[in-house]
Amino acid sequence: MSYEIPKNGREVLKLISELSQALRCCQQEPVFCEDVSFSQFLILDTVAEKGRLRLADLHDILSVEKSTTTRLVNPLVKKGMIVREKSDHDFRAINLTLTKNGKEVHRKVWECFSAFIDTIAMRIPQERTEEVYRAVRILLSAMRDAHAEGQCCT
Amino acid sequence: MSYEIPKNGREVLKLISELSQALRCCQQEPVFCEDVSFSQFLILDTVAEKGRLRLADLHDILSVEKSTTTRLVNPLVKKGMIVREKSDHDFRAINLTLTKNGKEVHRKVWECFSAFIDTIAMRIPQERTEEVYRAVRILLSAMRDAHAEGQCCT
DNA sequence: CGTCGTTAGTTGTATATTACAACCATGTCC
DNA sequence: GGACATGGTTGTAATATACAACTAACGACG
Repeated sequence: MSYEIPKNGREVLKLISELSQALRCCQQEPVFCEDVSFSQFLILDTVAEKGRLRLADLHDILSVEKSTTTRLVNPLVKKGMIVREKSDHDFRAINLTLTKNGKEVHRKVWECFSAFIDTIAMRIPQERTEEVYRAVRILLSAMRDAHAEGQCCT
Repeated sequence: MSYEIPKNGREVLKLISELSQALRCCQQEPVFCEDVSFSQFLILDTVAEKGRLRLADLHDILSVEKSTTTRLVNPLVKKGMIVREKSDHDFRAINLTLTKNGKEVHRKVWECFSAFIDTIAMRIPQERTEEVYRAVRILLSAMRDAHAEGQCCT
């Protein structure tokens, strides 16, 4: 090649590319566990954590367009894991809560997901776990900032 | 919640979820720069790096199904950035090389991508850069191994 | 109390990514 | 030569996702 590719650059490129490959397994496995996809599990878990969640907040949490949120939540409602109820204060807004069934599924998926996490954790030297998480988080926020500055994806 | 969610678990879940959000910007921006998508750039770069690349090798590099490889390469051929030539040794196999135009685009996209990387790099404390990359790589291979063991995406 | 602009959510439409299966051509091994 | 494997392509289908257009409800201001 006659032109200069920053050595560091290709390293980052590879990193990003490998990351997106590694994550593909979670992101787009149609069924992650217990008949829910990974995104759906994410929603389930967020609602479980907060107890009650406005759909509008989910846009930000998942950082997707609002129409996408609707469509991600729909199947969970259909399967009876989540109920949507109109907010008392704002009749446009919708609150999400877990049904009994939803809680049950949430618990089961966690069991299954824990196995995955444990396997990951097992492969990271015990004493470096914290360090690894911290480092990833640094990269993450660097990428987010860069993105916010419009440097990627013009 | 009445059941136990491993504290560490939710941390990893959040990490994975944030990672896939952060990467979405690259992965699925239809046009990354110079009218090529991120995946296409990846292909361009791989071919540029090796000089000549068998399509079959690309399956592994991108870790996608072979039909997907075909379809990812197609637009690059149509746009005259890549040529496919039958291998001399094996008439089934196809080799990819960059055209002059392809090299030119590759260079330009690198310029544009470098800006992104630089912005990222700028946000990581200089002295920790190496450490961060190493840590991400550790997580990465842990995830890959876990996946290979079939712990995720049963 | 209307009107206008804003916000929450849904639906229509379109695109990209991707896998799987079926298929063809070629290679390899016995 | 025939059986099986490998490299590629195409058909089909599912998912993820965005944008635009729309409805309903809210809020503020005259």
